[in-house]
Formats: sequence, C-alpha cells, structure tokens
Amino acid sequence: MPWRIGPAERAAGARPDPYRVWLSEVMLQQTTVAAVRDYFRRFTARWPDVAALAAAEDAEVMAEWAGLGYYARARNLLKCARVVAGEHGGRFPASRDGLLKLPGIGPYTAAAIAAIAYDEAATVVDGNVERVIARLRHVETPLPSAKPALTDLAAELTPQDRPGDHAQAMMDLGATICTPRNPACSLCPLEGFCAARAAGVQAELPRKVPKAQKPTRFGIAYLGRRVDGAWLLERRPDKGLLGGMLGWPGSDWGAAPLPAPPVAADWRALGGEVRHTFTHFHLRLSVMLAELPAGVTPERGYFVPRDTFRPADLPTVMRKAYDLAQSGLAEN
DNA sequence: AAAACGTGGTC
DNA sequence: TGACCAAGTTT
Repeated sequence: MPWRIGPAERAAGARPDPYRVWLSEVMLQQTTVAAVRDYFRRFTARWPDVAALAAAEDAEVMAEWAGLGYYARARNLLKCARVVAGEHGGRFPASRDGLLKLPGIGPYTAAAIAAIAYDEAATVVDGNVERVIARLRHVETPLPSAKPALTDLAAELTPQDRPGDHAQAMMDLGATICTPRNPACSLCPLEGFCAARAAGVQAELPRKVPKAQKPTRFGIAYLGRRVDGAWLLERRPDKGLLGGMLGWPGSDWGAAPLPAPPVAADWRALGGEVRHTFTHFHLRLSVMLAELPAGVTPERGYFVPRDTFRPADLPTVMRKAYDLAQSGLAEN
C-alpha cells in the first residue's frame, strides 16, 4: 500500500511521514483499502505536504474527494491541515492526546498516527481489532456496548516495542485472516490462543445489536443544460448530507412536496429513476431535464461551463443522475 | 448518547 | 435484490 514504508527503509531508521499516515488513516475511516488507494495517490501527488493542502481551494479538495463518501472527512481534513499549518508550524502534534484535539481525528485515528508515525504505545482499536479481540478473548457482549471492554483487552496486548507494527499487524490480521465471515483459522498464528476458536463460536463473534431497517425517501433532481453546454449546479451547504459538495438543484428528500424548478423551462421527466442507498435511508430520485436559453438567470445555483464540468467531481448519487440524463439525451 | 453521515463489494 | 460490511467522527 502506497502509504506504508518498506522494511528496508525502516531498518535504515526512516519513520513514516505523519502527513501521509494522517491522510491515509482519515481516508480509511469506514472505507476499504481498495477504495482508498487511488484517492491517496492523487491527493499526495497534488498536495505533497500539509502546507500544500492547507493552501488548497475548498472546492478543489471537495472535488478530489468526490466519490469517496463521508464528505465531513474532507471538510475536516482541510480544517485540520490549516490548523496544523497555521498554529503548529506545519508539524502534527507528536502525541495521541495532542492529535485528538484536531478536527476529524478521533480516538482511533489519534492512536494510529501516534503509534505508526511517532512510536507511541497507543492502543489502536478499529473494527478489525474489535473483532480479533472479541474472538481471541471470547467476548459475548454485543457491540457497541462491548467497545470499552474490548478496548481494555486490546490495551493489555499493546507492546512498548514497535506499537505501530503491532497495531498494523492486528488490523491486517482482521482484514485478511480473522475476517467477519469464514475466518481462516487454520492460517492464523493465534489459533492456539483463541478462546472463541476453542469454543467453536469464532464465526459468530463479535455479536452485534441488529440495525434498524432503512426507510425509503423520494426526491427530484433538475438537470438544466444551457444551449452552450453549461450545466446548472449548486454548492450544497457545509452541514448535513453531502455537505460542501456540488449537486443538482432539486427537492428535499423525504415526504417531498413538489418543489418549484430552479428556472422556468420545458422540463421533461426522464424515464427511470436513480436508486441510491445512503447510511440511513434508501433514495429514489426522479430526474428532470431541460435545455435552457442563453441569457437565463436561475433562482438557484450557477452555470458550470462545459469545459470545466467533470462528472467525477460530483458525489456518486449526483453522478448517477447525470449518467441517467446522458442516456436520456442519447435516445434523442 | 443516539443519530447522522457515503459508497462499493460481497454473499 | 438486499442486508451486511469496511482502518470512525461529530453533534
């Protein structure tokens, strides 16, 4: 993985770059390695250090983050970079407790950066570690109630020597061997020590309280294309769902009353709809399309010229609406 | 302290 | 198709 340094570099006394550790750990929050890899490469190529990132335009960073999800992470990433650049002389705090004060850095990320970049014997507990510990120590208490006990048990295993390697080994074990389903116990170096394995219940742990069913919400998106090819978009407010991202003007999502279009035009409904599932609800989005005249002034949003507009700058649900419109246009 | 907050892969 | 899951944080 591009954010790790090799054993040879380590042996030569090199330490991982705290900026790269921080960036990778924030990207990896609730997100898989496969999804993160290319984003990490693009971010570090474009903004090689925290000073460069702190100086970036908000819209550029949000566009580069588009598609990765949990957009509060990108907003906090910028806040954090600017605090580090402006108030800490461009250097990250070198302790777990110092890191914990920064925006977007919680208990997991603070401990991970402290252990990996600064060799602090901090206990790193993510979803992988919770699972490994719940099995190793046969903890039957369901999550999330079990979290404090699992953290205590994990702390008992945290070594003073090479805590960063220990943390990454625990997480890698959870990601590759001690997986949620069908754990590969026969390949596990801890098999002989695993209490859940001895009891034959390893695949059932950790137990979890069932999650509530997701409701379905409905909405409408208006995709306005000016005759010169510019698209009518708007910047979403910084708080809330898809905060700070570009999107199509549209209705609220819920028990949606039909809203007024952003500009008077000959809107036509596209066949089909966009289906998208967020963390806590399903969305079914109807898409309206219109061609707008040259001099029109919209009540919402602003026109993004054709040569500037990139669908990849949109959050996924908005890109799906664009894709549907493209297929609708292609039929004409 | 419960709820909000994205997305893509998997079974 | 759909529920579950992934290197959590914020309010």
